Amino acid sequence: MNLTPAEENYLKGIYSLGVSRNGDISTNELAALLQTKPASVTDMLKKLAKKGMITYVKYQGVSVTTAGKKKALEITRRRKLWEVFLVEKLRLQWDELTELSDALEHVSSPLLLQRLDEYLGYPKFDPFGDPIPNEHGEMSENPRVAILDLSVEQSGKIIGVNDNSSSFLKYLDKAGIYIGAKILVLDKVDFDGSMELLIDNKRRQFISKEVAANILSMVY
Amino acid sequence: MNLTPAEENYLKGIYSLGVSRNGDISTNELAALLQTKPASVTDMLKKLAKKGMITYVKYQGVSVTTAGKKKALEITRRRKLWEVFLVEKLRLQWDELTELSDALEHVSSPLLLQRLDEYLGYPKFDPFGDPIPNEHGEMSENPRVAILDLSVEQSGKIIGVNDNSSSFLKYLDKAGIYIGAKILVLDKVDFDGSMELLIDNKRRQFISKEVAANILSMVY
DNA sequence: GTTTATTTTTAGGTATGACTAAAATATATT
DNA sequence: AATATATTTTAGTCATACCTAAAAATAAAC
Repeated sequence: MNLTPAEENYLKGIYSLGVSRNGDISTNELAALLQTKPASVTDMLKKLAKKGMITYVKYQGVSVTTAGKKKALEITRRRKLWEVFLVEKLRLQWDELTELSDALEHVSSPLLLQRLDEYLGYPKFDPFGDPIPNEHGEMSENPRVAILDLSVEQSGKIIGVNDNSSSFLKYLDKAGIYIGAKILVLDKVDFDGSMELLIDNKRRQFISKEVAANILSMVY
Repeated sequence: MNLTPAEENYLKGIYSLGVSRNGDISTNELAALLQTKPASVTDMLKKLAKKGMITYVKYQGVSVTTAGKKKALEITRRRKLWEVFLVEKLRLQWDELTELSDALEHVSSPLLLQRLDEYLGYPKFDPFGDPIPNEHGEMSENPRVAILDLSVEQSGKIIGVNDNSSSFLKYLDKAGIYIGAKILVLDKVDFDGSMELLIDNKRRQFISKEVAANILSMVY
């Protein structure tokens, strides 16, 4: 069953709200997430239910079906592969991705997706450190750790962030912290929890406890 | 002035019909080109005229304004850069491009475009051998020659086609003829005008006069 | 220079995806 | 349990972009 770009956006939203949750998703939640009005959400839920992507009972909330989950993972895969392309190949920065990947995630064909995946070297994680579903919707475990939890002398590779607000991402760019950067913990300051990092064996950078808690890394 | 994807498609169509022509473009022509109905064309012409992209007088045909030409060249630039990406980086074939570039040509930001251009090595021609406008809308001269006009022993590089119908492109793929291929004219048969080529110093291939007239090359 | 044929436009309708305002249902409060 | 509040749905609009069928304008034929 084929979905329009708008339908894809709703499905993706429903799925993403559903993963971190047991119960059903409410109309208001979805409206807030998708920056639209509850009435528009209701309209769309009917369409998605008719296409078999979600289970929807009036006034009772909504959840994705097996088919819907599969589709949502496919859309997510498309988006994340394009994001890897934008960052790794075109060297765009984290805060420049959203608008473009919103558009690109709806562009695909099976062949394009396969070739893009191959071209990018079958990446397992997106630029934010989140796992990319493979063709079968399976995802790798992500052994990421907040760098706050690293010890002095430990080194790692930045693979993501917890907070992807524009202001935080801009701060990171300014501080020389980017996806793929190698870091070494030079020091941890006891009284305020701040840390001193060595980035790419070159740049020394102090970061606060709060920042350290929001940057994720793979430990070597 | 910003255009919707549909408006961009119409503008591109009007512009492309206009370049090889002195007079104005007719509604029927545009409808045929865009696979739509004349009534839909009329609707859209009003919108484009209101946005200052075209000069439109009822019943009198249509032509692009200076602003419209600039916009059309920008859209063309986006499309062609994406096409180069699809062919050079993802190794898609000519007949697989149209659908994807129809979608991709509407995806862009100034930064994306600049990075894509840089990443592709500032290409001057698209996979069909047509020139790519630069940021200022300027295009290189294309010194292409039908391989029918090459002499025996002359060699060149395939840079485009005159006929980009799906059936022709599929024939070329089957014959091992693709963009970027090196060719050497081994023989020209007098009585039917057919040619024998050596492709990439490896494959020998006979092609008819008609085919040779529709393949364009750069002469070394 | 009429008449005929073609082209183009208008008028009115459809589907998508959004909206507001009002009604229906569900949840909280007392 | 009855009322008040919050949520969700319906009903009715609007804009985009398409369509068909009919009317208007232009071009061609005689």
